[in-house]
Amino acid sequence: MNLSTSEENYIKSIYHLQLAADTSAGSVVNTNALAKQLNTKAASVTDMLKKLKTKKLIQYERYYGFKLNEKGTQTALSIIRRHRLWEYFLVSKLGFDWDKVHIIAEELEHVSSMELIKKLDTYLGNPKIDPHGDPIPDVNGRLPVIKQINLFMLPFKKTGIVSSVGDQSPQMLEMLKHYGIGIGSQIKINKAFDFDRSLEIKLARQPACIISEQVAKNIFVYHD
Amino acid sequence: MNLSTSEENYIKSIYHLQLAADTSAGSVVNTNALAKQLNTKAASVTDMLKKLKTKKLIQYERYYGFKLNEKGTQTALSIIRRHRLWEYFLVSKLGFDWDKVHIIAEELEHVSSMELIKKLDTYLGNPKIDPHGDPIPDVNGRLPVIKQINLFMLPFKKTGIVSSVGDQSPQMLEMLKHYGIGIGSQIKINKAFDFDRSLEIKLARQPACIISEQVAKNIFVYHD
DNA sequence: AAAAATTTTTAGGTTTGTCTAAATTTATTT
DNA sequence: AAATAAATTTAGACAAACCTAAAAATTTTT
Repeated sequence: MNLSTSEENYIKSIYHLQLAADTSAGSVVNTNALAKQLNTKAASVTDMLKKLKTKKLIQYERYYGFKLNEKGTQTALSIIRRHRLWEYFLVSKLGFDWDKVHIIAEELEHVSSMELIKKLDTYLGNPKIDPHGDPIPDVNGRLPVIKQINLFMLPFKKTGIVSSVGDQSPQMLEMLKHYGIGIGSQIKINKAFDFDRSLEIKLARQPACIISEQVAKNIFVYHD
Repeated sequence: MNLSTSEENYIKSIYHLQLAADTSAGSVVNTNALAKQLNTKAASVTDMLKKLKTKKLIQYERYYGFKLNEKGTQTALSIIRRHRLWEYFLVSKLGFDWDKVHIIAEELEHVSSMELIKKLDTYLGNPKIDPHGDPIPDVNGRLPVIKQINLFMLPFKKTGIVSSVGDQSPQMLEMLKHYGIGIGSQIKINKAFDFDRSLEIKLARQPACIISEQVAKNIFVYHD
């Protein structure tokens, strides 16, 4: 199946919205949310939904909602695989900062050669996690399971390894960079303040600092 | 200036046609030739020519012909730079055969981040020549001058290094691959047959073989 | 220099993906 | 359960990039 860049972007966004909108429920997505995510208008979304339905990539009942079917999910995972492999390439081989690669990968992900992605994957050493700590789906669309916990769940004075961040907006990434927090950083919680739920944390080779609840909620760590 | 993929393809094709159509003359290109090259119809070409004129990338007089102006030429060179750097990447890093990379590079070349191309160039070691032996324009759009001669000009029994091939059709590349001829191959002429102007050649680590005039005309070599 | 052939352009249409504005359906208040 | 608000869809348009068919300009042939 040959998809346009636009179709691919819709599929990818639906996938991400489904994930965000509670994994357990049947999680049907709504039109406005998708329009907002894609920076477009609700009417345009409706148009595209009809098209994706005829292409048998989504389940869609007008006025009710929609979600990816199996074929759509596999398509999404293959786009996400391409995106994350390119991000990995940009950071590990070209030396980009991890907060600069998303926009470029957004373009590269639509280059559709299977052979290219296969060889790129091999070249990079079949990485499992992208520079933001997100798992890279394998050739068969399977996501590696990564055991991680929210920073709040990390016991005091125990070291965790930052594995991913929830909010990946440029604003968030800028802030993390300022704090010196990146994927792989060693992090400890010194103290939790009840007043505003902020945390005093300690990073390897850095003085202690305090982060807000809002930031902490978005940080996930490996912990044994 | 932000150009669409389609506009970029037109600019690139006009550039190549101008080169092919005798460099010395003022070389004005014609509509049908461009339509053929781009696998489209003459009417579509006319539409685009008007657009490229308003964007001040070409000189265009209806019914007369058209050619790139300075701005258009620089644009073409920057697209070609991206194309050839990606081809170099695909062959040298990902291990593609040199006859498989053109189509993929055709997609990658439209990813427009300056930063990306700058870092890619550095990563590849600022290569001057792509896997087909074509020169890679530098950041400022300057083409490195490469001293090469046609295979027919190579004296008997002197070694030349294959530097580029004229015709780069899949048919030609398939044939060269079969003969074991690639960029960088060491090649010697054993004998020239007057009857059909074919050549008996000898490649390093291979038995001698005979190539037709048509093939030989398209092979260029470095020679000191 | 006419006639014929070729090249190029115009005129009018199609598809894809977008939009605004209005209509419809569903959800929430009162 | 009516009224109001919100979400979603339809209707009708638009721009980009393409198309076919016909008209206009140019070139070649006779």
